Amino acid sequence: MPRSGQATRARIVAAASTLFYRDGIRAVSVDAVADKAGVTKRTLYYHFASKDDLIAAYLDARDQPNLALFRRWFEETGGGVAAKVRGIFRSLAASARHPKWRGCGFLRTSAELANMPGHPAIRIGAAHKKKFEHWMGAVFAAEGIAAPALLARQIVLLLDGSFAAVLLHRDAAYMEAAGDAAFVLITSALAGRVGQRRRGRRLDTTASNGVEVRGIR
Amino acid sequence: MPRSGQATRARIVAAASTLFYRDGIRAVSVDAVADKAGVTKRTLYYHFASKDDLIAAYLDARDQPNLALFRRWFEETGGGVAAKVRGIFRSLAASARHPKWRGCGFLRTSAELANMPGHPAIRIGAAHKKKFEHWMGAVFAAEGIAAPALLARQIVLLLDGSFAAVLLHRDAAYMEAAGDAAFVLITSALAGRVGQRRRGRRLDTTASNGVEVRGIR
DNA sequence: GTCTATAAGCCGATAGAC
DNA sequence: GTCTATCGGCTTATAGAC
Repeated sequence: MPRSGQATRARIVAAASTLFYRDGIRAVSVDAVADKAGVTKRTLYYHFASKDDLIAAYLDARDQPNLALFRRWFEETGGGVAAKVRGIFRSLAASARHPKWRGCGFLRTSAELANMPGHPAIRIGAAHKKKFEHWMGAVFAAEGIAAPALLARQIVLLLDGSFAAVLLHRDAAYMEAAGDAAFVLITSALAGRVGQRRRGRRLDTTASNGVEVRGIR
Repeated sequence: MPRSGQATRARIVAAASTLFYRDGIRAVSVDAVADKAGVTKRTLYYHFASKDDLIAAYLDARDQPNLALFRRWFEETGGGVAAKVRGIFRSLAASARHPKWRGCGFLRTSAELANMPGHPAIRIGAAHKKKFEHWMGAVFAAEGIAAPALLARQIVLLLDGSFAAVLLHRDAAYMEAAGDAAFVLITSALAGRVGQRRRGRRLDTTASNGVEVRGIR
């Protein structure tokens, strides 16, 4: 008796996520994903037009959970905005020390598919990082920082740099250093604010979508 | 009549470098490298024990030229050390706007081989980045900065972050933003120096190994 | 040191039954 | 919607001649 089509599709995406993240896109065959999901390849190709389509679905499923976790880490950290952003990096460092951690799935995919610039998965990854950047920018704007977008971009650069460096060196201390740099940059920008602190509308940064998150990839 | 073994080997590495950098490690077959080098696969396997061996040789060949180019960009930029480091990022941004630019070969390889942590190519990449980090640290130490190693690491994080972000978004403006962040961090560290400026032994940072460089990968 | 030829198996994707 | 079976091509690596 056939199961629900949506449930089968979800199992395939979950299997793909595990394998693609663990071993890399091109190192994982469609056969391996189908085996892991407990379906035949024919069924997989019923739900996905191609392997590229499956890759895109893998990253799309990580978008919201990752963003929710970043927001949670920010909220859970005490202190001012500089300390809260540093808290993101410290939480990330803790998750990067897990043996199954393999860097950022979005960045690794864009590195692996660098010869396919318009690939759907790369667009999804770019959009994901932009969402983080815009969220940071809104946070800084609410603090009255003069150039919030530039500062947000620099935080993203430190974040992506720490993903890359920790993956290369397998040393989560790079993330702590990135958090310290973020703290300095934000503090420096706050010191340069003009006039009184603006009390713009507060962003709702609480993460409560019920997704079970195991760590940023 | 057989050519010099060394020259053949060099042609194979050059072909591998072009293809691995352009398309990615796992997307390029040994056949394709042999074809591009104008040798048979059997000859390639005479010079290299395996594809993994060839991957390592590809990155090893990029180590010194890349470092030399970083040093040249630093030297060629006027102003203080903060401006000179920012000059590296600006030069990098210019090279990243070239249509054939595909990010950093070291970082892309470590992303692609994330499931093989002890791979020789990853060790070579890690050593390469460490050399850059140590060079930066020595530069900052000579300037009398209090925590030169931490600052050097933060510059590396911005550098690697800009490689990753520009590859993902195909927007070299991220490198300019990274250079601005580096400028702020270095200036901030210089302002915190204690006492008089140390006049340590000068580093010879001139690049003159005669390697023809076309840009950082 | 370089060649031709081939092993032995995996790749993404599909045909057609039910 | 899921299955069995398979296509044609590509994969890393090797055997043996010269």
